[in-house]
Amino acid sequence: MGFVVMAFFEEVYNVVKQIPKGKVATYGQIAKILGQPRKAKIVGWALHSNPSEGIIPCHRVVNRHGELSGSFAFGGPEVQRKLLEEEGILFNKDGIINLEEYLWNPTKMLT
DNA sequence: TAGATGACTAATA
DNA sequence: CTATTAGCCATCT
Repeated sequence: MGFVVMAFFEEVYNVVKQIPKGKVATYGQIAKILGQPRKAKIVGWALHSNPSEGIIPCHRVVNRHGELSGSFAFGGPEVQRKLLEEEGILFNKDGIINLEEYLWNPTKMLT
């Protein structure tokens, strides 16, 4: 594990923690914010490897379809869905989030 | 060291 | 709409 990678992971956590309630973000979006849109997959791994137990709202991170990735590693899909619904995010009959409504518009914040 | 894997995305059929 | 291919890159075996 390189320190650089750890830094990237921390950046991911930092961004994810800033996702406002009632909004969601995508892996590619987070990667893009970090200036490395090619690492969308690595973003997923950051959450998979180090969920920081409750500190990071990983349930607000979904794939580009606005859908839960299907294999996430905390609680279970029902838990994630419930958490999102509790934040005001609703799913369609396919279990997909309407990104037009709930996608987080990242307000350029301090670095 | 090399090959397979994956909480991704995009393009193509 | 789904299925397949490919690019991507850190991690695992």
